[in-house]
This record gives sequence, structure tokens and C-alpha cells, in this order.
Amino acid sequence: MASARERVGKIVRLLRRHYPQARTALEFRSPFQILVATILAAQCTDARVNTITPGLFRKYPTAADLARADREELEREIRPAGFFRNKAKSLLGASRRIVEAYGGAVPGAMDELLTLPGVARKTANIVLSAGFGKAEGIAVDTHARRLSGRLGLTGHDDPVKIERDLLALVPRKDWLDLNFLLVEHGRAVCRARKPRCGECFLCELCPSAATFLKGTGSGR
DNA sequence: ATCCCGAGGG
DNA sequence: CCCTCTGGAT
Repeated sequence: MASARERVGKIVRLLRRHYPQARTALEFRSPFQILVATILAAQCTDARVNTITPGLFRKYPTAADLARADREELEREIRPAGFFRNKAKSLLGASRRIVEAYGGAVPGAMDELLTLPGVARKTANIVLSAGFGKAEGIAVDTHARRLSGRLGLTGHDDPVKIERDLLALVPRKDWLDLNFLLVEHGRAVCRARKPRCGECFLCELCPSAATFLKGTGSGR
């Protein structure tokens, strides 16, 4: 019988093979830009975020610029991403603290990132991995959480416990990739509504696939 | 009509 | 633990 570790290892290998570009997609951005884009991405599609970030970064190239931004003007800029008041508050609060406590540079440690208003573990994990190329944890958003649940990666549903279990299950060298792979696969294939089990390369390893493959299409 | 790439607050 | 915040996709 394959151990949980072996099973997860197999899944990680398949994920990596199918999303070779997942990690590099954001590499050209600075930690500051990653932070901003990640905050904006909550409850919103990438495509929508991508329509506003160019103008945003032109207007506010650095944390210092953003820290000085007019709140209402900023809210207008990011409105299409939804939750614009909360997000403007987070962007302003975080950039101000970055200026005051970290000399204007986004901090590269988990405990420091967590002191930024609007930044919790998920966002911090993404900033660390996409912005700094290092992983101190594994970002568990709703996509990763759903994927983990369907694949039965861990016995838990709580994101904190999922992360803890994954960290114990996966070798450290894979943490970085997992931050992108779980989210990407959960978003693109293992979707909440109609999971695309028919085109999922993890199908044979997935205890939930049979449920969704019943009948003609999938889900519904 | 209902759900969602989070986080803060009661 | 519950609620709220937003616009877009389905």
C-alpha cells in the first residue's frame, strides 16, 4: 500500500509536469507588485486584476508612493476588483507600515509580513514564494483547500491544519511549487462548480472523481 | 440566484 | 462562530 507521502509525491510530480509555467508566471514582478496583486486578487479573477494593475503600478510604482495615495482616488482605481474599500484600506495600511517599519521595502519574512494590515497567512505565503522565491509555508486558499479535500490529501478541512499536514507530508524542496500548483489546479480544473474531471490528469488518484463523473457531463 | 483566489471584526 | 465587504462569472 502506498503511503500518504508517496501518494502526495506522485500528485506533486504530476502537477509540476502539467503546469511547468506556474511558478515563473509572476517572476518578473517585484515583491511590492506581488503583494498588491495578491491583495487585489481576493474574491476576484486574475483577468480582472490584470486590467487594473498596469495603471496602478504606473501611478504608484513603490510602497512609498502608495502610502501617500489619496484613499478615494485609490478606491476608484481598484474598484473593478471588488471589495474596493477593504482592499484600499489594506493597500494603504500595508504600504504605510512598509515605509515606517521596513524602510519602504516589502519585508521577506513570514512574521514581518503578518504584521502588515490586510495580510494573513495565505497572502504572506504567496508574497514569500512569488516575490522572494522562498517558501516558509504552503498557501491554502479556497482552491487549494477544495483540491486537498477532494484528493483526500489530509484528513482536515481547516486551512491551518491542511497546511500543517501538507508541510509534514511534502519535502521542503516542493513547498515553493505547491504554492502555485495547488491554487492553479484548483482554479483551472478542480473548480468548485463543475470540476473538469474528464480532463484531469489526477483522475486515477482522486477518490472524488467518480462522484463527479456520474451521468453525462460533470457535476451539476 | 448563487458562488467565489481573504481578512478583519463582532 | 458568525458576519461583512464587491463585482463578475456561471
